[in-house]
Amino acid sequence: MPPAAKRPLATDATGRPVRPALTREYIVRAALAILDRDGPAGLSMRKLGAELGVNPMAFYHHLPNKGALFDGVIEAAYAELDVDIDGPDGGWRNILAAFARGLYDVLRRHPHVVPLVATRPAYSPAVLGVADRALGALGRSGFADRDLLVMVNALRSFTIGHVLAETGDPAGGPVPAAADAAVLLGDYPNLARAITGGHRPQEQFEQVLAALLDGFDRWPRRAGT
Amino acid sequence: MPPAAKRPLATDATGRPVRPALTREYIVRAALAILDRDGPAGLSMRKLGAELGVNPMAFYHHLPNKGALFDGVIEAAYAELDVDIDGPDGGWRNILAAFARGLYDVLRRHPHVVPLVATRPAYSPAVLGVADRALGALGRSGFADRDLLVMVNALRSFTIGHVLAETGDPAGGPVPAAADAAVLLGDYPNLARAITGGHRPQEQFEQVLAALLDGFDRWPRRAGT
DNA sequence: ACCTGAACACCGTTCAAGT
DNA sequence: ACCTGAACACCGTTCAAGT
Repeated sequence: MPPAAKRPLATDATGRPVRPALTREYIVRAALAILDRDGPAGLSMRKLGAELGVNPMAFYHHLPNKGALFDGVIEAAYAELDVDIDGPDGGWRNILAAFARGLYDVLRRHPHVVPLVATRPAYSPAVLGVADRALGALGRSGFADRDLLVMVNALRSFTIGHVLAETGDPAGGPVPAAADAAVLLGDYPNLARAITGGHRPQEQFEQVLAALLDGFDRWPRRAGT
Repeated sequence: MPPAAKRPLATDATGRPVRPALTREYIVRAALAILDRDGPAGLSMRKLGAELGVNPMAFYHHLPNKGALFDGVIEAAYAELDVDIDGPDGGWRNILAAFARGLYDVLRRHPHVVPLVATRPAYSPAVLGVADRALGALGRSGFADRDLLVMVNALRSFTIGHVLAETGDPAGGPVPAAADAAVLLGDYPNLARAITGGHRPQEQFEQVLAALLDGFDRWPRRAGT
């Protein structure tokens, strides 16, 4: 990829770059910004150090290792996930749809973070808190707690899988950019026919989300709504 | 991780290690075996060279770079996906379920490959062929071609997302092994209640698979079955 | 307590050289 | 054509030293 004309991550009123105190919070936010801007190849401890004008080793006083940096980045991205749980219509269907759409939007805003959230478990209070409050709100639906958790996990898995296919970074370097045309070459007529008209990933996401919720609708529940 | 008592990948009748001719096929199979045995940290060009008794640079005569090696590994894993498309009951529901379960089984057999198939597009003839034949068989169902492709992609996304959560390698090194207990600490009562009784991922997979198919069942279709 | 500099043990890949 | 050896430009992380 091209050098990409880097601007400093923060400047003061006169345009001079400014470096706030080195904290876990500040390091993690800078890491997320770099990941968004340059992708995974741009986020090394050394490059992060250069960007922040600091010796790369300084980070190890605030984070045990690079994995912890990744977990912080995941946390920072999840912090943008603000699902309106007690909105005007608190029906289970709306709550689950809002959760799935909220996650979808956050992940599409940070495509380079998707492979991280897809594979690293997130135990930050923010994530656990949202999940817990959502389950509480969903309790009024009459579904069993176990089933509610299965629903949330299913929506999470599908959404992540979908965004990975849509925009995820290829693990282990860019793909050879081949064969894409082979599909259209007539060797696979059924595939070719089904693909005509483009992909429209967002429409497909909504279509499958509705199907999933329709499926959940048939699961057993107590008196509730 | 521990050194893990490595055996040679192939031996002759007397137990002496044997090295077949260096071909793309042989390199890729060895890479998959190492990935299965040692995980991603064990699969470097240098270690692969040591394992096969060959200079790491020799691989570059058969593969352009490590990304191509990964694509070969994906291909080798997908080759195990053998969905019985024209089985005794060729109804669309059975075909889609067989596809999802087949993919689920293959991925669980090669957990370290999951992050690769999740993020790198696979255009090998094997994959395209299966998809094309499946779409052909599903054509008798009366669903629109576009919708059939949406179904297959949805099952793929959900299955991959599910297996990632179940067994995937954390991208960027192992996770700090923390906080797991925090969930049970009573800070999140709804979560704690929903989790009691363990995870049983395979049951959840089947439960959600059924829900998805139930949802698809309501989509419009022509005369068909 | 917080940051630095040198060093260690790795990477993928290029390139010139050998057969 | 296929493989080798040395070299380049990187990594994450440890450790002793500075303030």
